Amino acid sequence: MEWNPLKLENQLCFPLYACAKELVKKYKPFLDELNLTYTQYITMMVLWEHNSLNVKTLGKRLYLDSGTLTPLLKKLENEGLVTRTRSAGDERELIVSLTEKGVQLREKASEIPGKIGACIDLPTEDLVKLHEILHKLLKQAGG
Amino acid sequence: MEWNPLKLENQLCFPLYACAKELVKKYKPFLDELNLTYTQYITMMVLWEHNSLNVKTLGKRLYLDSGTLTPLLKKLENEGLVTRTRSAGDERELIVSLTEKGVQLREKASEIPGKIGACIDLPTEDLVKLHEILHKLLKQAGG
DNA sequence: TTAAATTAAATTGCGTACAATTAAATTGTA
DNA sequence: TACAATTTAATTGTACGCAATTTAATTTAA
Repeated sequence: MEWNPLKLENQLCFPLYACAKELVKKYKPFLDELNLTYTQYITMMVLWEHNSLNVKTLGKRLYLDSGTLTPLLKKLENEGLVTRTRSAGDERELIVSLTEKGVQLREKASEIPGKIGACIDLPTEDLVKLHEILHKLLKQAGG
Repeated sequence: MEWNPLKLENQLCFPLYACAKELVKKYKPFLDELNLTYTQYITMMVLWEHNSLNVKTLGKRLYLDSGTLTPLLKKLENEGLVTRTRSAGDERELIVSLTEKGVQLREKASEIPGKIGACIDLPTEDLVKLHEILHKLLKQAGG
């Protein structure tokens, strides 16, 4: 039995890439109810934790750059979920903050992780291990 | 210590999504040499295994639909790496086949998995476990 | 202290991704 | 046989995702 390193099945990246996409798809019906895309959802998640951050910090947390975030944040601003204001201390920085409406959306969103969890049928042991390895990988590969 | 289910760090999907993106980025310098994007690369990988398939089968393997594949395959056709012809038996099917140039590209590509592997510093045990769990997850979540 | 270097966001351009729809070919069935 | 249902790609429209460049503000250093 020969190991073919160019076989899709033998890659590390491909199952990661495919799993991520399939899992993101599972969020869609739930996120549709909040009128959010997945990327908007994780952005809101960071804001629900921190209330107010600049684009750079937000981007570091999300592994996204301003090319992705700028239009996305303008969208969220149009929806009335966040405000975008320049920092008083440093005009280069754009501060993104939750509005009252943005804060309130958190309650509806809080049901989502449980609903997603119910879709995934893996032993807890695997879930914990997966978490652990992914964070290890992200620490060295990311950034 | 309270478990916050809306914390980014506590999600399963987010590290998967972020890891996949970061890992795909690592391919870029190597793929640039072949003038391929990551999606084009995995498409070629399936073709190097099977030589000739229709779009539906290709899409099933790659977890991609015709909306993504149609323009991508036209690009590969323009580059002279594949041909696109309707099936004689069933005109609905489009058969994608490697050209000689497409076949030859495999040799250059064969160095990539090793180069990527060298970038990832995880114990073999973790790599094997990650593989195993991801395939398990893909089997139930994918499709 | 001002000119060069750096930093932060925005912009541009290209390539995915995918839902929804359309168009054409084939299959199933009355 | 004919017509409805199904199947396969292509198309359309929206939203990322990122490299590369640009613009404006700030910091560094000569």
